[in-house]
Amino acid sequence: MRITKEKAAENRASLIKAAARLFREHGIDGVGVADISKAAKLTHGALYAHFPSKEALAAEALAYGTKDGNEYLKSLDKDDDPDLGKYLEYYLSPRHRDNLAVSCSMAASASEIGRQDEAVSASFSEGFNDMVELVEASLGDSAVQATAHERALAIVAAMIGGVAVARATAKSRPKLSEQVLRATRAILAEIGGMEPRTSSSRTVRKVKKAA
Amino acid sequence: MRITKEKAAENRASLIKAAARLFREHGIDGVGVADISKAAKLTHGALYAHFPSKEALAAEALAYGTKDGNEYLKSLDKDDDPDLGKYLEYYLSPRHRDNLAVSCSMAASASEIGRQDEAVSASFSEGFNDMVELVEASLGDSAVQATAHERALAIVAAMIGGVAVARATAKSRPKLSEQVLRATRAILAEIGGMEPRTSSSRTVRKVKKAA
DNA sequence: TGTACATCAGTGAACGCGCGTTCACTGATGTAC
DNA sequence: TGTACATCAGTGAACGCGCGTTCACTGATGTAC
Repeated sequence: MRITKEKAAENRASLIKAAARLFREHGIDGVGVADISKAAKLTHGALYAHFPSKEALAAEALAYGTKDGNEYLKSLDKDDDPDLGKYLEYYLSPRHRDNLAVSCSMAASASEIGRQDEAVSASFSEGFNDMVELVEASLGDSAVQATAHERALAIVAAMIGGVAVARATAKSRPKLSEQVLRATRAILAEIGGMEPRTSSSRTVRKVKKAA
Repeated sequence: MRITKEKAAENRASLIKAAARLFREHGIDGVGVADISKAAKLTHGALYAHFPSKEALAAEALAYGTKDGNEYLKSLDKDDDPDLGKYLEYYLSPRHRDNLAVSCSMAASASEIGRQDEAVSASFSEGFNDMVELVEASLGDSAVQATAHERALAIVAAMIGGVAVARATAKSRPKLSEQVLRATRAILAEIGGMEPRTSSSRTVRKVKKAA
């Protein structure tokens, strides 16, 4: 039952999309090839026609999950000015913490990546670099003595850590979880050179474009 | 073949210790009860005499891994003055990144905890709180406008994120991995109110005890 | 445009294997007398 | 102190199940003539 090239490409994309969502929700080890194939409305045999192994699919799913599959990046297309305040507000929000299915793949799987093969690590690194560039382009002046690139690296790692910790504490200590999000948001905004914002004030000073 | 109470308690401790090490190295989903029992020189049946389930053992192993099983905390006993600089230097070092077996359980499993049950989350929260207290007690003055507790929360989450990201990038981009460690170390030291340090200068100004 | 056939995406049964958990049993320990 | 026996930590076979991967097969697509 051969199908058209277009349909085959669609199926391949479906597998990646389903894998990205399921890996974010249940971890890479927590999802089987049967689950992924089923979610993509295919059989596991079809999965192996497109990818040599589950780990190869994981590498592609992670790449997708940090680019096209990134909810925030998608909403950004029309926005011309990178805005760290907006990004932090989204990324370190209870909404982003709780919506694993469409959240940042890096935060969802951070501690698992190091145990996968190099291709998975490479996808993470690429996604991480993209995110650092996005942050670096939106940095303002800061009292912190460090180059924009150094600050951007630390900010992104701290964002990922903040969400990972907020998720880890959510079940047993929901208030602690929100304190972590709030504190991380506030301090990263300061490092980034944003003006400190109160929780009631929703407007953020636009920072000058660095690029 | 009943054994003494003392030996039984030892065996229980062995199971927790073995579980803590193996979970750190391979993730909670990446280790089976057979592996843990074998490492503790017991059979899996004995494991179930001590713990109702693998997840219950995971909760205890995580609690152990953030307290008695924490390499840094152990070396601290004699030290009277909490020193954030020393802590950051250890925690955000390539050595700590690479030695999973004896590293911080929170950084090793951060993104997996949210998928386990509440008992595991509770162990994480407790370990996290302990670490926040340790950091808070060693905070100096800072240009960053936030309370000591807020700064401590953000610093600890960023430490965990820094190590998780450094591990995730290590296989594909070792230089990036070290940059992440260095940048996170430098910026957290500044937030903590330490004097900025060059990489060649190994001595750190002792900060005043907050407690 | 029509025919013949090679291609290959997708199917589904089967592979060996390890998973978490249960349970009947063992036998030295710990206790009651 | 000596005897009788209940306790229970630990053993190891067995449970059903899902895992990642392989492979013979199908049949419409895509291509060569």
